Amino acid sequence: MERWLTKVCEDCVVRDRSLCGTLDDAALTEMSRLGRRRKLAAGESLQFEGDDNILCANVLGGVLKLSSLTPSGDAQTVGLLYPADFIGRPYADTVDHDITALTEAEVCIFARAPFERMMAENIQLERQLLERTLSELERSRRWLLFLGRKSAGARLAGLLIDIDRRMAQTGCGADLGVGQLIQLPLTRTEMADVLGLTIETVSRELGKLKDAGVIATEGRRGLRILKPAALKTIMDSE
Amino acid sequence: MERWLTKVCEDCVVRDRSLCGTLDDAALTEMSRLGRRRKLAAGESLQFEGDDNILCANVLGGVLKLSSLTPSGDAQTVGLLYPADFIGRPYADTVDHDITALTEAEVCIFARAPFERMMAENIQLERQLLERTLSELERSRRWLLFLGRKSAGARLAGLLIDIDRRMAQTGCGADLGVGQLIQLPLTRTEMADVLGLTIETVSRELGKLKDAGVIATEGRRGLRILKPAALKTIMDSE
DNA sequence: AGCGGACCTTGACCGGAATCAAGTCCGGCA
DNA sequence: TGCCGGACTTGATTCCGGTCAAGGTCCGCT
Repeated sequence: MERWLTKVCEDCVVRDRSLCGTLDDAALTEMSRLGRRRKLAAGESLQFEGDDNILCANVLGGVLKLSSLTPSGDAQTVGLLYPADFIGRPYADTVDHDITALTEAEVCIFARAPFERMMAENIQLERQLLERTLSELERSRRWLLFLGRKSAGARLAGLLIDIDRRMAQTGCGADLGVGQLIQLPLTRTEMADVLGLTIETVSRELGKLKDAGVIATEGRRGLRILKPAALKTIMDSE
Repeated sequence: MERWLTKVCEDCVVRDRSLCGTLDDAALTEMSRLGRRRKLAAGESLQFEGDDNILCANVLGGVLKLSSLTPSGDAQTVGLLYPADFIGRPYADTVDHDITALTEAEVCIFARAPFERMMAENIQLERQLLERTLSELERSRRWLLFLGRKSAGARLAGLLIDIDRRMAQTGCGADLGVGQLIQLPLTRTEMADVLGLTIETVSRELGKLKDAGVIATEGRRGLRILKPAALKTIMDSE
């Protein structure tokens, strides 16, 4: 029995890249007893802003978004979550943002209370989460700079570069290398929500990049980055 | 000797609100041995983006900003730091952002290495920092929503409300209550850098708020919020 | 294969904030 | 007290991205 439960973690695809990566065998056995895997269909939400904060999770596969609705109604995506990323905010009473699967996704869910108990007992877990949170804060601040100061074209270039990097890192299907085919995890509308733009502007800017030969598209979600350097230049411009 | 060193923390104005608030006497004595107070003149920088990451600090008094320069040259402020806030990113090699005093300020500096050692030995310190970082991440994401989706007027209203709240909380001179005189810690240019706007737009929007009787100004930095509810409505609009 | 609907692209026009350009006000200092 | 310089305000104009409005394309489903 124990053996089988451990196996749940042992064959975990994000085993060594996730928060759990630093745990020893005993702690991992305990962890696997607490975790429950769950599949999410594209568009399905794991939680909503304002919910009681009862869970934490690791992303096993797929891409999810963190988003808020403004009082006036339209959406802003404030973060994207890839495999091995951590979901949740320990110690808080309520949930800050909606979490929604952009693609088909799988997560490993922990109830918050026992997860917090695990953190108290396994100091390296808390340490890992601190490092991750600090680096997530940095990512978020870098994105602030984009939304505050950059043109539509530069923002889009930044997003494409970020997606390319994350997809390659997390083995979401993309290989490294120029001109490789990537499957975008977002629709145009979802990109617009990340970038603080409208769908029409996203479409037009994608068109410009295509015309310039910087990227090529294949169907609605297929993308090839043909001139990474040019894309980077555009990202840094304005 | 020990006695005097302890006193440094004992009479600390942010003693119970800062990261150090949870430390017991022994740990606090150790902490006070590591910490060095430093005054900063308005405009003076504590560190620059790209520097070797050698320090952490607590803000004792004044207001500081966290900012980056875009490759194309103009500034974006990605965070404001008030008394009791923590400065720095443990475990990182390089500094992510410039840190500059907006007003005359005082900080309590720790060398990063011994600070990290303190965290390893005092688990509640790490726990505190984790909670603070999680809530800072949330603040940053909320701000993303503003920069992505809100009009100039709504952004400015949001900033004024935020400043009002923080100044009251941290006892930077402001009292609670409608119509109280607040000294703005930022110039128009600095506000523009926070809001992702130009100085002219900030000035015009301030003018509109004044004309509407929502706020009153007194000299360049004096501000009274006359209609907090109206200001909140403007913040939530658009 | 053909249909239907959601998703995406493209075009015309509009509006809010940026830019460019004078002034004006405050605050320090002689 | 008067002058100087930087910070701020105000006005005219421009332009990027939003809005409104048609189409077009992909893709799943029968």
